[in-house]
Amino acid sequence: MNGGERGVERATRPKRADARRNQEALLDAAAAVFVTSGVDAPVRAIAARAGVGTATIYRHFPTRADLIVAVYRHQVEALAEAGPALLADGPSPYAALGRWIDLFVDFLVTKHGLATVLQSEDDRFASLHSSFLERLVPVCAELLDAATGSAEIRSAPGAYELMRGVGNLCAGAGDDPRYDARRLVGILVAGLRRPSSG
Amino acid sequence: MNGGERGVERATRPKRADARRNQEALLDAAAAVFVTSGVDAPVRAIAARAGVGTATIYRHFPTRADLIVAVYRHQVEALAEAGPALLADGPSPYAALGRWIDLFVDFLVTKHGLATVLQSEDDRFASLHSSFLERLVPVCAELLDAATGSAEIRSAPGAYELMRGVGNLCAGAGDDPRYDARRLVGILVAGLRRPSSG
Amino acid sequence: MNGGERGVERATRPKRADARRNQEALLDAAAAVFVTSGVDAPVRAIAARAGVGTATIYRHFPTRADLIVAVYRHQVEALAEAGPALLADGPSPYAALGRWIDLFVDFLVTKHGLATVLQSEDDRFASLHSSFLERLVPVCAELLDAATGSAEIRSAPGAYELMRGVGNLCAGAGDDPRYDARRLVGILVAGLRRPSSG
Amino acid sequence: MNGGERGVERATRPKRADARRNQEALLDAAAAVFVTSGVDAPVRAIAARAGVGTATIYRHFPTRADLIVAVYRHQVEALAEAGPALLADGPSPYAALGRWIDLFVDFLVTKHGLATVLQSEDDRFASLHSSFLERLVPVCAELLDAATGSAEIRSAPGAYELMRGVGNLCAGAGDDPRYDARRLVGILVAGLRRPSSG
DNA sequence: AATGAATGAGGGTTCATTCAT
DNA sequence: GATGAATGAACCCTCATTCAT
Repeated sequence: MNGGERGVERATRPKRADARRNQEALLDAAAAVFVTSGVDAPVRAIAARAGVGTATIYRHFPTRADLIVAVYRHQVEALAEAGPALLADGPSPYAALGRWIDLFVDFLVTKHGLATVLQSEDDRFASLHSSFLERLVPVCAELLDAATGSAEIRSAPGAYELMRGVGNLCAGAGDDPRYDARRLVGILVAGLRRPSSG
Repeated sequence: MNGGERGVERATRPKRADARRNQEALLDAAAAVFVTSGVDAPVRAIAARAGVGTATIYRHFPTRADLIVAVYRHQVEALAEAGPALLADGPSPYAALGRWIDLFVDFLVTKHGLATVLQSEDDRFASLHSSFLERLVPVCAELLDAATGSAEIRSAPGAYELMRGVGNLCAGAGDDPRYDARRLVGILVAGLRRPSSG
Repeated sequence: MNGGERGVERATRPKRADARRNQEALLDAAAAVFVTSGVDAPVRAIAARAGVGTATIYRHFPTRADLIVAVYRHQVEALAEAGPALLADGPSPYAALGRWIDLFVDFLVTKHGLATVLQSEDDRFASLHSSFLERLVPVCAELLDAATGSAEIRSAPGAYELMRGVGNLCAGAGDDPRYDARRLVGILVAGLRRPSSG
Repeated sequence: MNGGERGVERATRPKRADARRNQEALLDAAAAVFVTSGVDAPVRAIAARAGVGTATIYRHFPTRADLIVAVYRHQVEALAEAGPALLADGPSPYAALGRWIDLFVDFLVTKHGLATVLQSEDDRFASLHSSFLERLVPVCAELLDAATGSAEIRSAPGAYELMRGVGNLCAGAGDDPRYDARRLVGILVAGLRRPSSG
């Protein structure tokens, strides 16, 4: 009565359809709550929004980082894939870098609190760093290398450092009208440029 | 109510010496705890470190912001006074700005978590913004204006924005060897520069 | 989200039996503690008595007033229903009023501190007034009206005032042998009577 | 140098003028605070109002009850003395009792929270009962006895009980427009009356 | 597999009371 | 004799996490 062949390998999916639906509801809810209350929102709030019990979240995502990773996986992947594409299409490596950083900023500023947690030293977020930064840092590094190779930029920071810097500039931006994260990032990117290029 | 003739002007502090000593112990303890646990450290931890009861902290510093302000007051003041001095002494306004930003970074990176709380939107820290930013933003603005006047920099961010940006770059720096806040700030400041000046 | 077909109508309580038992333990514990320590007893004391954690109380009864209301709900309801019954059965409206007031006194004197909190102006008990007084005042008013109609009583206080008065006479009665709340209430009710009736 | 003859009995008053002034300021302050915040007001509030340190209150009035007693001593005394006077002047013992109760009510309703603390079982207020009730109960008893003797009232409560009852009716009256303590006390006193007196 | 009730540690805050000056 | 700083127990409440159903 519990799926046909549970004898052989019960790893198959007798009711995975149900579980998957639940998981997606969870991701949607988490995404929504993250926007309004940040990625530190109480577990209860997310569970309530998804219409599930709190323990269900723990089953699917043992740690908060797991949840955050899952919520933003698609967007991180898209970002990672955009790097080579920009490099191939763009007028110059430096321009491609600039465009890519812009996309990164777009990602960060629309995720309330994500930038903050990305820079956290908290051990619980170790997997976040693994999933996000380890995926994106090489992409950024490739862009930086290309721009260095074309002599457009001078002594550059490491890709990790640059990304954390951009992340920090976007962190806690809130909606303070006196603070425009994009403008500062623009200045930072401008600061990479070889000064004599004018 | 304090004895008849308060002629010698010591009428107000018969025992304040004791209290003041205690207050200083409190400031030392808070400073120490802030370094290790950040400015959000539990009140109890600070009290324990200072060897006093928790209520003693509340007596001296009704709100957490009051305590933070007191802990860093001297350094903020020194920073504020350094601005005009650098402008007067330095080779150029832009150089003075760069130097002053360096001092600001020195201040931030040695205070664990201060940069983070400085950018907090939390209402409880309103007085922090008042005390710190309102004191420093005009100083920074003066430096920016001077650099603009000497045509050394191009379209600049507002002083508030620049300081928040620098603050963010320093926030959560931890001791990650892959992240050097000073270098990024240097790049940011470089990005202010008029590109053709090469 | 709770299984596919909720046809059998048991979909909402798979485990509520356990929770309900706990809730009742809580009500019993609260009632017991209220008797000994008054309705202002520390939450911890009630939790300890019930053998549960403090947060469990907050789950079931978000505010203290909610708990008090729950503890006494049954008795209040019985009291409310007794009014019309007494009026229908009794020899006269005034006699019914007297009997009903006796029941009210019975209720109050066995609940240590309840009378006190019922008269509290504290905003946190607003819902108490709603639940208790708003339920009972109309019943009392009906009895008063009937007695007025039968010319047994002279200028009467409002039902609210009378009930508060009775409540006050019962408040803080403790077990002082020199103070008999019932006797005083009897005198108060006698004072309502038309004097010429002798 | 410290008063003349401190050898013999040092109980004399070298600076009693100062102390007395202080004590009176304390009483005034306490009276004022009692009106606004009730007799449970924080010690600090009273000290602040009087412009003295908290410990000064403890010196003069070791317990809160001592302070309350002192604050209202004059009025209690006047009340006590009014009893025989009314009995001598009034048209009848029952009328005198009614008048005296009115005075008692006047006293209670103008002292925020006093009635409440008067009925408290709290051991800390034992001396309050001693000072106030032991002084007034005999006076009330005399009035009750006289009225009993003149056959104006029927089976009466004890003087203590009657006073506590009146006190309770006045307790927590607040400024609720739906509750008039005086009216209820009037009804209570009416209830004492011999019913056949028409 | 999902639920959501229970947990209990932990934080902020207040206030009566004591004690060194 | 007066001061007011220090104390620390006590309270309320929140939230991540576990566990019985």
